[in-house]
Amino acid sequence: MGDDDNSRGQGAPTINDVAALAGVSKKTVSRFINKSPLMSDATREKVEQAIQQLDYVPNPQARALALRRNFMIALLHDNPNGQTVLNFQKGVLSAIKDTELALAVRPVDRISPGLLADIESYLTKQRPLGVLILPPISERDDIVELCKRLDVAYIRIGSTALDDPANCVASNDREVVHELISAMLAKGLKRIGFVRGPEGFRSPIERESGFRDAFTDCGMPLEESLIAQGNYRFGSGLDAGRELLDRNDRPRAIFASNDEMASGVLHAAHELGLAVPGDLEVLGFDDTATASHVWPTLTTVHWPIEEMGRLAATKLVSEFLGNATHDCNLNQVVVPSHIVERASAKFH
Amino acid sequence: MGDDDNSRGQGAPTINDVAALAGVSKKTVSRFINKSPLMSDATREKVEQAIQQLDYVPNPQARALALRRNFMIALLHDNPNGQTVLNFQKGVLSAIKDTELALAVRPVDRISPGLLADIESYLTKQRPLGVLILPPISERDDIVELCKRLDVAYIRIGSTALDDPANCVASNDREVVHELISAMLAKGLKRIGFVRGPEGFRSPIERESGFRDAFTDCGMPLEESLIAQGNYRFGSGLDAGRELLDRNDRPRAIFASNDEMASGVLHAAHELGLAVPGDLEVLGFDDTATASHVWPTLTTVHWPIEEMGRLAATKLVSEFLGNATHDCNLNQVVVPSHIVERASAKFH
DNA sequence: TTGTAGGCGTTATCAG
DNA sequence: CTGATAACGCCTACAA
Repeated sequence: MGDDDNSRGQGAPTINDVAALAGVSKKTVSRFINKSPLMSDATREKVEQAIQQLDYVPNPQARALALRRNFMIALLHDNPNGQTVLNFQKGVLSAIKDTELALAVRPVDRISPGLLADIESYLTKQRPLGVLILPPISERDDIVELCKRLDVAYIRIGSTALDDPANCVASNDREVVHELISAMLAKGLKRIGFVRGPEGFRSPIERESGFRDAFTDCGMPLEESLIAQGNYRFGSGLDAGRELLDRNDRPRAIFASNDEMASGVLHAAHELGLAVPGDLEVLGFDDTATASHVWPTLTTVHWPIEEMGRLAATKLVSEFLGNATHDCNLNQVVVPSHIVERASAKFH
Repeated sequence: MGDDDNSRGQGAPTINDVAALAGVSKKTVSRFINKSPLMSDATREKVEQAIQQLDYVPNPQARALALRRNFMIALLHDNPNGQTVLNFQKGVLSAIKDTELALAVRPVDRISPGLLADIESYLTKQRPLGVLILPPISERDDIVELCKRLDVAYIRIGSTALDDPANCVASNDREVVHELISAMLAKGLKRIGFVRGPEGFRSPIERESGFRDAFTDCGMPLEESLIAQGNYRFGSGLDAGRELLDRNDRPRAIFASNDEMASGVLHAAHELGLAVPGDLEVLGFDDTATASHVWPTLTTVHWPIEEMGRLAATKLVSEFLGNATHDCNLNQVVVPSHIVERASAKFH
C-alpha cells in the first residue's frame, strides 16, 4: 500500500538502479547518458529500456560535482532598460524549454570597481555552463577574457558583431536605421531631428551612423543643430524634445534612438500643443511595450531582442537541445530588425 | 614562476586544504562552515584563520549533492505583465546580493494541463532552496501542496495574504483603492467608471472590492453600467474606454485596475478628443514604467512589487543573509502600496 | 568537543 | 567495447 515507488522505497532511481536492472556497470549507463559512441547497439538498447522502465533521470547535482559544471546558463547584464532584459529572457527560456537547463539572472554594476571580481566570484561559485552577456557590458573585453580564463563559454549580444560568429549574436541597427531614415527622406522630409543615445557605447554609435549614412547616401545635408544628446532615459528624451521643438525652424520629424526617449519627445510635443503626426512625426527604436501604449502609438524599429535571446541560448547550449537546434542555423550571427509603422510617423 | 596559487598548483582550495592547514579534521571545518555551536572557540579561531589564509570558499556543487539542495532560489510565474516580473526580480536580487545564492527564473504555463508535472520536474531536478511564487499562480493551492510534498520552501505573493505569515507576502490593494476612490469621491466626482481585471483571480477581486467599498462607505450610489470588463491588457482597456466614453452621460473619471488598461482608456479618450484631465480623469494601478511614459502621465497606485520581492526573498533565505536580515521584520506580510499623483487625475 | 568511516550520484582512469 | 576503482568536495552517523 502506498508503495508507488519502483524497486526501492527510496526517492528517485539512481544510476546504480539502472545498471542493476540492465545488467551492466554504472560506467556503461554513464556512457549512454553522455551519448558515448563507444557502445554496442545491444547494450545501448538494454540501458535505454532500463532507463525508461525506471523513469530514471540523472541527478544534475551529482553531474555538476563530477563535471565541475552546473546545468544552468547565466544572464549577465547591466541594462537600465528592463523591457530589454525581460524580452531577452523570454527568448532564452523558449530555447531551453523542455530541457534540464535553468536560467539564472545576474545583474552587475558596470560602474563598480569590483565588477570583474564580482563576476569572477559568481562564475567560480555557480559554474554555469555558459554566460549570455547583454549590452552594454557585452562590449567589455576584460569580461570576455575573464570568461576564457575561467573556461566558461560565452555569447556576446550587441548591435554589431562583437566577436567571432560562434560567440556572438548581433542585430543590424545601423542598416535598419538607414532604411528608416531613408524612407522619411524619400517622403520629402529634409529636416529630421535626432536624439542620440549615451556616449561610450556601441548601439548609440551604430544607430547614429545609420542616421548619418542615410543623409549621405541620399545626398542630403544634415544639420548638426538638429542633433541632441540623450542617455536612453525618458527624461533625456523630454529635454531633447523641448530643445529641438521650441524653436521657429523646428524639424518636422524626430528620430530618437530608443522608444523611451521617443516617448519623452512625444511629451514635449504634447506640451507644445503640436499634433503628432500632423505637425511632427516621431520615430523610435526597440519596439518595447511602451511603443504601443503611448499616444499616438509609436512608429519604431522592432529590435529582435527576444529572437536574439533564443539564438544566443541555442548557440550556447546546442548540444543539450534536441532536434530544436536544427530549426536554426548556429552560424547565424545577425538577427535582422524591421520597421513597425504605427501612428506617430507614416512612410507613404 | 606563475605559481600564484596557494599550496597546490590545482584550482580552488578544498575543505581538505583548510583542514590540513588548521591541523584539524575535515569534519571540524565542515562544522565551522555550517555554524555549528559544538566547537571550542580555539578551534573555531584556527579554522577561520586557515580559511581566510587560503581564501577558501565551500564548493556549492558538492554541498548541493550532499545536502540534496541547490544554492539557488527559483522564481515561478505565469505573468502576462513583464514589468511586474522584472521589478520583482530586482527586489529579490537586491536581497540576495553579496550572497552565494543565485536566482533562477521559471515561467510556467497556467493553461497547460502539464503545469503541475512541469513544476514537479523542475523542482526535483533543480532542487532549489525555495521558490517564490508570483500571482496569479500563487493562488493555486495545488502548486503549494506540491512544494510541501517535495519539501521545497515557498513564499506566495499576492494582493492579499494567501498563506500563513511565514509563507506569504502581500500588498493591500483593497485598502489603497478604497483610499484612491474615496479621494475622488470626496472631491465631488460622483460618477466614476471602472475597468475590471480578468475573472478568476484575486487581485482584480481585491481592487474591485476597494472600488465598491469606497462608494458604500461614502454613502454614494454606484452605477453598475459604469463598470466594464477588462483582462489587464492594453486592448481591453481601449475597448472598455470606448464603451464607457462613447455615451452622452459618460463618467468624468475612470479607474482601470491596472496601468496597461488605463493606457488603453487614455487612448480612447484621445480618440474622442477628450482632454485629460480636463474632460476626463484617469486612474491606474501598478505604477509600472508605462505610467510615467504615457501622456498625460498617469495618476496611479504604486504597487510595491520590488519591495515585495525583497521581503519575500529575505523571508525565504533569511539564514543565508547576514545582518541585512535585521533590517527587516520577518513577520511582516503586508507591504503597503501608496498613491502617486501625476497628471491624469488630481485630488485637490 | 572532535575525528573516523561511509555516502550523496555521477564521471574519469585505465586495465581487461 | 566494458567494468572495477578512484575521484569530485562536502555532509551525516556514530564513535571516541
